[in-house]
Amino acid sequence: MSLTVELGLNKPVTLLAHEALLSTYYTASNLRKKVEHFLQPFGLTDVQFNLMMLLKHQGKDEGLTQAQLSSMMLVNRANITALIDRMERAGFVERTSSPSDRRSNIIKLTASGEKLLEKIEPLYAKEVERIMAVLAESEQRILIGMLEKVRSNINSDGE
Amino acid sequence: MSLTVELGLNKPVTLLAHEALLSTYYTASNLRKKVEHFLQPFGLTDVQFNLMMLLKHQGKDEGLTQAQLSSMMLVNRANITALIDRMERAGFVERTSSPSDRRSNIIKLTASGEKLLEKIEPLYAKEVERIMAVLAESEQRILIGMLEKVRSNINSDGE
DNA sequence: AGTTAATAATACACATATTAACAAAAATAA
DNA sequence: TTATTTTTGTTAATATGTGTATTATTAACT
Repeated sequence: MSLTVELGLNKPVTLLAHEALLSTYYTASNLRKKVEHFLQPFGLTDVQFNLMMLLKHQGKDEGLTQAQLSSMMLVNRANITALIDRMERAGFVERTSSPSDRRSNIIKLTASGEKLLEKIEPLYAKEVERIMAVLAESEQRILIGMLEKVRSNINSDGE
Repeated sequence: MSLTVELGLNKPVTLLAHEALLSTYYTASNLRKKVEHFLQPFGLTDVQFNLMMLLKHQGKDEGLTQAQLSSMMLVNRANITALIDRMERAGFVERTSSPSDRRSNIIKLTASGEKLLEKIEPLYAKEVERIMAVLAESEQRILIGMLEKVRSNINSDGE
């Protein structure tokens, strides 16, 4: 179903490039809502789940600093503070001061956070694979490549 | 540049479908930030600009109700209230009661909002075309089609 | 007609995003 | 070493997103 129909527009989007941009926006938005809905029964938001995945797969046993998390999630450092606050309160992660750099906090999954993640991850993977299965693997690679090209061009000059 | 490098990950994303999902997320996020940056000098956020575009191209002279705007922007109706509040305060749009349905508000661009939009639109179109020009028109159509397939599959059963 | 359903906007509580300003600590330069 | 700059995390102000509850109005059903 076209964007025009999905959004109930009276007239189609005229500029092709703009339609491509809006398609990316709305697809990301739909994906996010679907993931939110999937995670709701577990008491997690998609941002929190994403952060926990990073801690597990990118942080290993050493954990990650808030600055590292900020970079990996493409959000401002200021955001991470309140996010970790909430997740610490919920018992999913813990803050420790870094011994090597007294400015930094080391964030790690708690045992309970790790356990929860282990329960969710296979279900999440299955759901993501189901959604993306409308595209063949070769198509998924093409999609990834095209989006990569778009990102590379965003800050190439216009800045 | 791959997602792994862009985000500073220690290990690549293993699941192809997940990489496709994350690519969509991060591309949308980058696009949004770029658009925000472009609109900043004009005192508009991307959401506000999007809403004004809808009023101009979809609303014609009759305007649009908040419910229509909500549907076209894929956001909750609750959101539109505060958004219109801010935009009304800034003088970009105006609220009128609908004569045919006393529950509804009709939202229209003000003269000054229309004037501002006319100044921004051609510059915006140029910028969007520049960004998307890394992809040939045929590729943009393929991208749009693939994203459409993904969206169509999001709520096909899993719900 | 009168009860019930659905719809439109709003208000509230909350999660997440931005920028800007700040303090503390570390890295770099002179 | 001392001075400057950069980095890290926090806070505050603001914009945007969610879901839920409430009120007003309209539509639908019996």
